[in-house]
Amino acid sequence: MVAAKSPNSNYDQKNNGLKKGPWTPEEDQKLIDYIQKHGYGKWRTLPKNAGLKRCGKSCRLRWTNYLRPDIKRGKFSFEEEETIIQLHSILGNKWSTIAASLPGRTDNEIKNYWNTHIKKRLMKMGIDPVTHTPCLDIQQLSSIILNSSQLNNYPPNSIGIMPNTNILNPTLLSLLTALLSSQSQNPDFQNPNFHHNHLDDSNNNNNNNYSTQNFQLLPSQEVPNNIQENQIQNTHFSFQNSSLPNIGDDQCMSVMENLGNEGGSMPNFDLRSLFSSYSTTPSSSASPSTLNSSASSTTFVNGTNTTTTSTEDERDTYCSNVMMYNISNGLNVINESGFL
DNA sequence: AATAGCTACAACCGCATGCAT
DNA sequence: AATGCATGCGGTTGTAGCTAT
Repeated sequence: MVAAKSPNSNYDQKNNGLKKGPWTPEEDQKLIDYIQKHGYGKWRTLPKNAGLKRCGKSCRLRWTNYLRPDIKRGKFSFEEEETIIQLHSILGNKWSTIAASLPGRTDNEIKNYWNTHIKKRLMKMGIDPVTHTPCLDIQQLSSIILNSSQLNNYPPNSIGIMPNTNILNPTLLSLLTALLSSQSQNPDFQNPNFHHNHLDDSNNNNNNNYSTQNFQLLPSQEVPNNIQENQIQNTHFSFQNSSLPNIGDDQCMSVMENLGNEGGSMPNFDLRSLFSSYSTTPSSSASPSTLNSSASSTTFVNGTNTTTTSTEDERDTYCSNVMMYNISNGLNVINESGFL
């Protein structure tokens, strides 16, 4: 609560000496007493009748946002926060509409909580709070790929197939770039239930069957060895999602130039490193810190859900869910021999 | 201990909307 | 249809309290 200033300060001289600024306990009590006796409404005449030197607007705001008896105080629960995030992804800054789904919470309170907590958390996790999609830019993508290349000691300018290794397919590069540019265009992403749906799907997955399932980015600790052995080395990537836009050569070139490859030659690339770089690389490394919140680790696993242990962890699964969606819907990983 | 910087949130402001006249 | 008033809404600001140095 904001402490009141001295009683006689902060009067609005151009508005009949009406007071502005923080409310005193005495003013609060006058307003409460009046409304308990006469009800609220007719805000213009209310302050005069209640003996308050305030404008009606100020009285209404004080009542609806603070003094109303049904106001719910205290920290937002995880469920409330998730509701806010989901509704915001559909409604945008329609705070009053969002507030209608959260009994006891005011639009002002939700708006403040969004701006001071949720928005910052999403940004920290690399999620655009406006579009609710990951906001990797081309430089960050380049950093991931370069980091992967360095981790595997690949020659930075090498091109083509590296036998018995996991090599960046130009299609993959295109796909990753296309993913970034298509995130805001996918209508499914706007579905308020999709996060839960995907969690449910994950729970139903058979973890041992890598052949047909989509791969997902989930919070985890390690990359299972069997993924390396069974899946990644003999993996064919293809566009399975027709909603992905085609991207031009200049965009691929842009990525490769960021890798320091003059003329855009393709570096060798380990897919497993790409994903594990999200999870295991310290924030001081070349991997994008924007995706690595301190409480969230994300790695390349197949179809497993995650168990969270703390509130922060629980909240960070939102980011994970976003990544899960984009990867699983954009990358359809099919077990085939012959990658390139 | 002092203080600069940061965070959280109550309150304000201007505009939009709905309704009565 | 035009006007004015009451109320609602969303963006922004001001400031108390907290934290780091």
